[in-house]
Amino acid sequence: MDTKIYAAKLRNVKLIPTIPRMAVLEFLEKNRTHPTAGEIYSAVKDCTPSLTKATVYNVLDAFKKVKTIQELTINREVARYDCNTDPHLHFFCRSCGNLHDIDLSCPIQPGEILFGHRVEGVQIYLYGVCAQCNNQCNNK
Amino acid sequence: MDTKIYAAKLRNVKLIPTIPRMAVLEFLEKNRTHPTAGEIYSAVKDCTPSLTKATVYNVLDAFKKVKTIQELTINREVARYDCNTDPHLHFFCRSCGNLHDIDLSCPIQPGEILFGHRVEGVQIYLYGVCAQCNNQCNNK
DNA sequence: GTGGCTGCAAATCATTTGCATATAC
DNA sequence: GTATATGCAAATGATTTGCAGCCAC
Repeated sequence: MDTKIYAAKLRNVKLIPTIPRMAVLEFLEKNRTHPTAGEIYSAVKDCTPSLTKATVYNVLDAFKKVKTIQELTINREVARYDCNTDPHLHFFCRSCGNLHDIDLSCPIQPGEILFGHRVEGVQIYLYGVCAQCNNQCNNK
Repeated sequence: MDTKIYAAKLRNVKLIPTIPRMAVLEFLEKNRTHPTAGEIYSAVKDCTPSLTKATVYNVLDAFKKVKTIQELTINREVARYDCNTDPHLHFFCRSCGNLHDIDLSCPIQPGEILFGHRVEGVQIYLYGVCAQCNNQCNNK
């Protein structure tokens, strides 16, 4: 783990660099698959055996607050985390279960006023069968 | 409760009309506030004392399958239910906690193919402070 | 009559909480 | 040295499950 880089990134957002924070940040930056808290925990625990899930949730909460990550609640079973905080769309494939990025910006942006409502955040979730699964078989 | 109307609506979607199904459907059609399963349970239990939450979930699952309702997972704590299944936007106010309809149709529609992905459903969630709360005080 | 639905109690599981210990500054 | 973060165990709470009895057809 390149401690210096991640320590500096954390200091930039006014977070004290700790081992769990650096490890989770590194994992998220290198794994753009929108992992769940459980997946993050399992992966990071290998290099940080004392890690607990509660700490993973603490770290993710801290990252959310400083907008280093965004939380995706595309299905209600489990939250997923994305270190790309530019507004973009997400596609959930019901066949393979993967969550894909869609490189379209959101037609509504934070800061807009819509019917008097002040928009601070936008999530656009698409559901269906992804390109790969469409090709592999004719999933209905 | 106008049993005949709701029984007919349920038969139209090939569901056996039962007391809990008719009661939940009536409640959802008359309360367009996107209630949670718990809110539906509390309200409907008054007229149907033997009702349980498990039955509410069963009924909601049946309605989802025949697309009589849509499930909204705008925050991960609890699902909300909407008997308006036309694609439209939802705005969650962090000040009052209400979930408002936004009368804009979705820019992406079910049936479209987007980067090869076959879109079957779309949810657009907006977060912020709603018009009412903006007026009442300068919530930051 | 029979299959599907309801009602009950217990289980599940992601997430949260309280608190003692450890760590960053 | 002090404030903050971690680690542990237990709690929370929405949702699910298994199953016996009931109802719609």
